[in-house]
Amino acid sequence: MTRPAMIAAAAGSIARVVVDSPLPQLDHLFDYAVPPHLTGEARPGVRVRVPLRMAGRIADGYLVALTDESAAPGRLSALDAVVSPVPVLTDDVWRLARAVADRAAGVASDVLRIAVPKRQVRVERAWLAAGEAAGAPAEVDAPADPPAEVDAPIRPSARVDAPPVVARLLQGQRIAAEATPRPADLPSGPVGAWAVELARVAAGVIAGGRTAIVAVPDQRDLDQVAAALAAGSAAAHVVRVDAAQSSAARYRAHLTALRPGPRILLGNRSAVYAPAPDLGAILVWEEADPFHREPLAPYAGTRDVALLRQEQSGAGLLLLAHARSTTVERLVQVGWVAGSPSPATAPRVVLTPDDERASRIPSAAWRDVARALTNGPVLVQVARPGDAALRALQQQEHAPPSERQDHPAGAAALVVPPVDAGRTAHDLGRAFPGVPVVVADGDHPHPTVPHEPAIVVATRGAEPRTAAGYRAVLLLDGRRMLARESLWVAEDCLRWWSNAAALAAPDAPVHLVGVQGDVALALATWRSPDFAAAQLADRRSLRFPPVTRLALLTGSRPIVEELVAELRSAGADALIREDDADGGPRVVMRFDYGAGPAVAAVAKAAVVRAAAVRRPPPGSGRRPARTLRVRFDVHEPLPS
DNA sequence: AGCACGCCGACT
DNA sequence: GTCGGCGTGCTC
Repeated sequence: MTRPAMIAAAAGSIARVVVDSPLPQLDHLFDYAVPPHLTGEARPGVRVRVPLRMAGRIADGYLVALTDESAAPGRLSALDAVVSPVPVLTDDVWRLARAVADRAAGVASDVLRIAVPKRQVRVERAWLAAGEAAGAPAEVDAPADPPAEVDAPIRPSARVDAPPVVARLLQGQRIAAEATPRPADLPSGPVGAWAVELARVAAGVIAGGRTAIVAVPDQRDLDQVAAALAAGSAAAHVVRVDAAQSSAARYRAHLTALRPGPRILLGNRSAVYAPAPDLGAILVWEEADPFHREPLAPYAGTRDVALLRQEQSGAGLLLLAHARSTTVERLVQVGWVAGSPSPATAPRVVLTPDDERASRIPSAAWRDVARALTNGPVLVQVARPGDAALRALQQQEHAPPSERQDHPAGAAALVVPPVDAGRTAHDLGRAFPGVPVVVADGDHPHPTVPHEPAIVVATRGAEPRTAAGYRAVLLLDGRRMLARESLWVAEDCLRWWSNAAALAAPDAPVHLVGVQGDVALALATWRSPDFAAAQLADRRSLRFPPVTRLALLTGSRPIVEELVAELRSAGADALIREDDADGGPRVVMRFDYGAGPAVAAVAKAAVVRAAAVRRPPPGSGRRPARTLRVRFDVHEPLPS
C-alpha cells in the first residue's frame, strides 16, 4: 500500500514549526497537525511545544506558518501545545534568521535565540491585561499600548526639519557616512555630534511614519544616543531593546516593538533583529567596533545582519562612523552602498616632526598642553596597559620578529617597552603641578569630565566627553597600538584615534605622537575613505578580507579533508593549512562573495552529515570528539 | 540528543 | 530457530 505524497487538510490546519534545537540535522521546518482545540491560538509567530517522536521528547519551537498541504511522509503528529498566544516571531524576523544562518552554514534556531528574548510569563500577562484594560479589541497580534508608555503625537514640522538623508533612507537607499567629528552640548551634558546626527535621522524616519532601528556597539554609545533622542521631539517614541537591561524589560520592549509603530528601537547588536512591522531604516553606528561582533554561533555581526535585513525588507540602511572601514569602502566601491561626502570640518591633527620621533612627548605637544591647561581639560589617550605589555612580552619570548613579519598580514611586530596609564599620569601630573589628573579606563569609567583644567588620561575607548570639547588631545601609544598583529590594525587604530580626536574642541590641537606613514597621514588629512581605498587595493592583490570571505574548518582529519575537497569544487581555496594545539587540522578556506551561497550550502551539508555520524567511541564511556566545526567570516585568520 | 531499526555472532 | 550487540538513520 502506498502512502499519499501530499497530505491535504482543511484550510490552515497544518502548522510549520521551527524546532528550538542547535542540532543542524533538525534545522528545517517540521509539519504538525493543528488539533481542533488549538486552532484559535495556533497562529504564525507563537511559541509552541511539539513532539519529536523519534527523539522521544517534547521540543520547544515557533509556529512560522499555517498551510493546507504537507510533503512530509507518513502521518503528521499533532501540536502538543501553544505556549503563549503572543506572536513573538514575526515573519520578517524568521526570514532574516533563516538568511543569517544560511550565509554562515549555521542553524536558524541559534539565530532565533539571539533575536527573540526569553519569555517572561509575568511580563506577558501584565502586558496582555494592560492591552485589554486600555479597551483594545482582543486581537493578540495588535494589542494597545501598555499604559506606562505615552505615545505623543508626532509633530508634522519634524518632516520639514529632517535631513535629506532621511528621504533617501525612506526610499530604501544604503548609505555610508562620516559623522561630524566634534562634541555637541545637550542640556543633559556633552555627547558626540554623531549621536545628535543619528537621533535627528531617527526622528526623521518616524516623522515619515516608519520605524527606525538604531544599533550601537556599547552602553556608553547607547547613553549618548538616548540623551540626544531625549533632547528632541521623538523622545516618547524611543524603545530600548538592548541586552543590558533586565530580562523583563527586554521582553517588554520586544512585545512593544511587535505593535505597529512608528518608533525608534534603540539597542546594541541584537537590536538589528527587533520586530518592526513598519521598518523604515536601520541605523548602525561604528559597524567596525568589536562589540558589533556576535560571540554566539553563527557569529553574524550587526553590519552583515543589517545588510541582509535591508535587502529583505527594502528599508534604508545608514552606516555611520567617524572613519570609514575597509569593509564599508568595499561596499561603496562595488556600488552596493552609496558613500556620502565627508563632513566639512575636521580636527586639527599635528604629527610628530622627524627629529623628535624618539621623544615620548614632542616639544610642540608639551607647549600645546601647557597652553590648553590654562582654560580647559586635556585628553591623553594611551593603549590598554595590561594588554599591550603582555603582547610585547609574548612576542619577545615566543617568536623572533623576523619570522612574524613573514605572516601574510604583513604587520611588523614592533616590540615597544610597556608604558602604563598610571606612569603616564604620574609623569604628566609632575610636569603640571596643581593640575588635577583623572584616569579613565575600564575599571574607572568616567562618561564625562567637567570643562576645567585637568589632565584626563584614558585608555582607548574609555575617553570621557567634556562640554565644548578638550582644549588639546595627545594620542600617545600609537606605535604600540599599530604593533598589534592583526589584519585590521591600521583601520582599528585610525578608528580609535579618530574617535578621540572627535572629542576635541574645534581648532584644538590633536597630537598623534611618534607615528609616521599612511595611517598618520590619513588621520591628519581626515580622509579615511582614501585610506580605506588604499588598504582595499592591497587586500585585492592579496585576495584577503574584506575583498574575499574566509571560513575556518576544524575537526577530525578525514572529515575536514573531505570538506576541503568539496569546497574547492564550490570555488574556495585553502589559504592556511596547519595543525592546531591539539594536533587536529585547522584549515582556513577563502572564497569570493559570489561563491558564498554555494560554499555555505556545501559546508552546511557536511556539518549535517558529521553531526549524524558523531558517535561515542566503542568501549570508552567518554564523550566523542566533535568531528566537524565550521566558522564563517573568522575575524583573525591567523592563529593566536 | 535520543531512540528505533537492522544486520551479524552465541544461546536457551 | 532468536536474543542482543551496536552501527546507521531519522525525528513532521
